[in-house]
Amino acid sequence: MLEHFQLYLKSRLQLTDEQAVEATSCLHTKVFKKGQVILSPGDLRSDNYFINSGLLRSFTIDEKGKEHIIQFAPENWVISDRDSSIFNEPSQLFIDAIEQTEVVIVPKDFFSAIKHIVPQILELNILMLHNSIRFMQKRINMLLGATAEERYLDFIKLYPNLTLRVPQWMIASYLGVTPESLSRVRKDLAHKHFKKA
Amino acid sequence: MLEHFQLYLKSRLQLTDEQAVEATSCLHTKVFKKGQVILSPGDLRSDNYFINSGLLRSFTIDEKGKEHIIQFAPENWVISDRDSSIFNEPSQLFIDAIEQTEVVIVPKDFFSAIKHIVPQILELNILMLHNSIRFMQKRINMLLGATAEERYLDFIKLYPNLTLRVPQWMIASYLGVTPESLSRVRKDLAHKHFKKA
DNA sequence: ACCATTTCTTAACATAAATCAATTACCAAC
DNA sequence: GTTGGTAATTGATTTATGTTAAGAAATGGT
Repeated sequence: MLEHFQLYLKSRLQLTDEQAVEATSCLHTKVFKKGQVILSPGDLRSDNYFINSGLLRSFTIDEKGKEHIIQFAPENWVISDRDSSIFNEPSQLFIDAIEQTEVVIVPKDFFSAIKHIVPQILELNILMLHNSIRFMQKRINMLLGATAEERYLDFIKLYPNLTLRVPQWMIASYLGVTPESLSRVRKDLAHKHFKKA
Repeated sequence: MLEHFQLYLKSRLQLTDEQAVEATSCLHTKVFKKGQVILSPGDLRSDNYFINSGLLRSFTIDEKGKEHIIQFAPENWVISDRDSSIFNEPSQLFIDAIEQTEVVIVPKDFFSAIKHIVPQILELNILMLHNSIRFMQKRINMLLGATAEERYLDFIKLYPNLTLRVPQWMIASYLGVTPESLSRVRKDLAHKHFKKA
């Protein structure tokens, strides 16, 4: 079960098989079944989840009972509530499983702990975090100005395979529009394409 | 000029004065005057800016000519275009100075370079990045569901002193609403408070 | 194969916010 | 002071999106 994560590490670091095995020797995997709630607001847990297979999401529920999807996490992504997993504060998010999902449980201090086995690991971690920030800034930029249609087009371009795996109402929630609006957008787009062809 | 940055480091790490001086010995500061444009889309520069004093912002301009403010960076914050400064790709952002601002120019590989002087520096960097992500997620959550009024109230609570230093139309741009809307929101809020008192 | 549940679509209507346009307030420079 | 330019306010109007509600389509469990 850890082979996937080892492969992931080897794909971005010069790493021998032995190093990869040793570095991950203290890790465990876990399987969540579809629909399972993994974390709820108020929880305190220091785990981050690396996705071997499947699909998780993090989201909030506001006072009106509406869900807002913060992140989708498919294969090779990491998901966590940082309030809880990094800063030891009560979680603000839900995390649940959109599909049956196998994760590697990565404790908060994993990267520090293996830095003597894999010296470049902290730099890799930093690079990955910068990359996350970069993508979140693009998303913020989109949310600041784009119409529902622009948001949707951007989404399917950026995450074509998520578009197929995730129910539409969740995509709507990720984009900050209602499912009804997204449905209309799709209708319009289909119409436009029809007219063009 | 580097004392401010050294103090910043010492405030979050066990660090002797000598270490702080040695670690920052290769750094330089720079002053930007109010209104000066520091980075434009397409630029390639590997600098990150730590703010000693003053206030910078990063923003985009869309096809309609509208500005979208991605980030404000007051004292002790770091600002950069990651596309350019971390990933060597052309910048997507503008960065300019809202006030006269003194920065420490922090090259991309600064933290790695001083890790032998300050061994905990990479962990600190990681913690700071997680913190950024956490705040960006809160902002995304806000943009996904909140009304103009909720966004504004959240902003003044989170950044009371920015509220005073930044022109309203920039706050509007940061919140993803028009200046006109923000003005109306403020009018309503003033009215509500008046009725209460 | 069937039924129950969830998801998606469609339409009529309501509303928050954008747009357009004009006025006022606020400055910095001269 | 007067001027010119930027910023903020206000009002009238439009528009995109939300809301409500209903029915159709798809999905999943037994």
